[in-house]
Amino acid sequence: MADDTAGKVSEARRNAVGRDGVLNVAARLFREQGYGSVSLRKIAETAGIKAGSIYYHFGSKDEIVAAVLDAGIQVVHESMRQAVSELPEGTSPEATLRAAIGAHLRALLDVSDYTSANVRIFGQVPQSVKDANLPTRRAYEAEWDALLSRLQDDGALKRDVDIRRLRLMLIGALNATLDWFDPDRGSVEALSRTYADVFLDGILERQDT
Amino acid sequence: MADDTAGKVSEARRNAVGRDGVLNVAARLFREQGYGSVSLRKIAETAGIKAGSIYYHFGSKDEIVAAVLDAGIQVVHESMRQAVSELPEGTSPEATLRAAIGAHLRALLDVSDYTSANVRIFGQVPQSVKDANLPTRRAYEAEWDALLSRLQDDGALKRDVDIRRLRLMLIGALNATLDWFDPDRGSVEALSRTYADVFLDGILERQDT
DNA sequence: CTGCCTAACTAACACTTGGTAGGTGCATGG
DNA sequence: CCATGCACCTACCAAGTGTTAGTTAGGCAG
Repeated sequence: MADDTAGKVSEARRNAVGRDGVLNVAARLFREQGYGSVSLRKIAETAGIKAGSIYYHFGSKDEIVAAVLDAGIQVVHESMRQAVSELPEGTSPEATLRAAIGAHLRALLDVSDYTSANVRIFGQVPQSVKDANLPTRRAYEAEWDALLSRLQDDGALKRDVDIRRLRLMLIGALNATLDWFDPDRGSVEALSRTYADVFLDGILERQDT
Repeated sequence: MADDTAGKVSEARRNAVGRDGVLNVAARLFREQGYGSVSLRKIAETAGIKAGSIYYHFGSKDEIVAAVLDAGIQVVHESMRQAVSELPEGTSPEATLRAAIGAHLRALLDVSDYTSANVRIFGQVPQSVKDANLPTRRAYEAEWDALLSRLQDDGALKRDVDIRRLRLMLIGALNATLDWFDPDRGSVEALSRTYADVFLDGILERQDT
């Protein structure tokens, strides 16, 4: 954006794998094989680099996995927040929840190796790495809790459901799709609709007058 | 049961760790740390044995993890089948589904390290091991599909829901509890009821006459 | 007592792991 | 044209990996 002497940023620099290149590969491999089964050499080789070179960009394996974990949450969080904030004023509570569910599933299944890697490997990572990821995680959870509370206050959700538990159920159920979702068997949109259908008719207050 | 010369089966034999001892430890460690992060030496040490000794009972690491995986499914399968078959005749479809959900959650969260290990590590294990576990897995899935189909034929479930997808959603949602369920914050029974409540009111045909 | 059994043991193998130290090519700013 | 520094390289280390081979201690049937 700043230097456009000839539109070329130098071939060597362009071919560089770089920090982001390593991170992208790491996220994909972690998602596919789990934390403990992915070595730095595997990451390096896949990225087209030698193992030692990784230490130019990162101080340790833990630093890599921590970066992947954080990015994963940030991507869904941003996706979900944006989807909800983009809705026209006066959107129904039901449609709002549908939008949030759709955004979460899209980030998980369509968009981001980081988000899917996070879901897959969080449970396998050393405690210190988990702790480092917690604040980011809590922020996303808080976003959901705020949304659900708002819907509950509006009278759209049953008053006796516990928000925290509902959020855990909902996000857990959505994340579980990662284990079996196959884009060849149906779109994310359709899946998203099905999930919303099932959850809403169990969550929404019955209007049986 | 057969030899009771003095009620003692010989101290040496009683102190033996044995195949089951190794398997129990392996299941627990796999569940806690994932497949790739658990070495045979870690298993051996935890079991109170030396690494090489494991090869008296198992031919390879893959053989161990395959045994854990199979046992994991067999435990839930048996738990679920029994719970359903024990119901008195004429039990309502709703109560039947509640019983199946309860049995699955109990096996996963209360009873078995094997079942929880299966859920946690299946995605991280080499393809050949996955393949070996598939038949056992499919049998359990078929049990669920049969149950759900029966309920649908009875008119208890909406006719437009796809059984396969419903099963994937349901089991996925239940398995996800493994990541956050804390027995100090609520019983498995209560959790089971909540899940059934949410799912049923979205699944059961509306009786709004 | 003999001979076989089980369930371990020790020691080593070839290889992989995360991590470190120092060197190289090359585009760029001065 | 030269010094700077980025992005990578080679070469190595100690520790840990799955796995194998040979050995041993104790129990049990004949």
